[in-house]
Amino acid sequence: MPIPRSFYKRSTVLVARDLLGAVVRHGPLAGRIVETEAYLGEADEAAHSFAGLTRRTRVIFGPPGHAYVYLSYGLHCCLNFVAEPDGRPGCVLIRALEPLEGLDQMFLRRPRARKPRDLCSGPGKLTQALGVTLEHYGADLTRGPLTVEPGESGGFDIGVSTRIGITRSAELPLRFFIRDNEHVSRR
DNA sequence: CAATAGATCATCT
DNA sequence: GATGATCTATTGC
Repeated sequence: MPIPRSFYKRSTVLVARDLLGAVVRHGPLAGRIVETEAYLGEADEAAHSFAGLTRRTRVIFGPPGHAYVYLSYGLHCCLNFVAEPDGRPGCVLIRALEPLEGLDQMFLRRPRARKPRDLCSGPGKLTQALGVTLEHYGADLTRGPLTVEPGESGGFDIGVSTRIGITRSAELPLRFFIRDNEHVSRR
């Protein structure tokens, strides 16, 4: 059973932290979330939604529990989950997964990968490994084909740091990751 | 191992 | 016409 929409209808920071350990599934492909970043609606200049409501950011202002996918640097898709109640902006960037199921197919999608660690240890890598594209923009995470399932909660320490790869609002501690997990990006 | 350059395009001004 | 919430190969130590 996918995680219910009520899970996402909370503050973006809580959703980002609590997503650690949950499982992202796309058909036979699945991975455990080990690293996330929160992008807030207000007072966060790094968030795409900071620019206001546009065609690209419209889903971020919509109901929670949907996918926000965007193209990064013209090459990579990045996967986010929309949080906060309907009408309020906020989303969580999925930065890294621990591959669980369908490793064979992931290796086929990522020919350069040598080890399992190379498959999903970055926001652009995991979308390529899972086959997530711009077509998943707005997809309902409670229904599929892209879903999020509860994982084994607890049993790990949560680390907090500043976010990676941004210039504005760079000092905010909005990156969450599972401590000592080797699939976290930029180890 | 660290630093750097190049690829490449949807979106917004 | 400018701008990236990135990845990879390559260079140089």
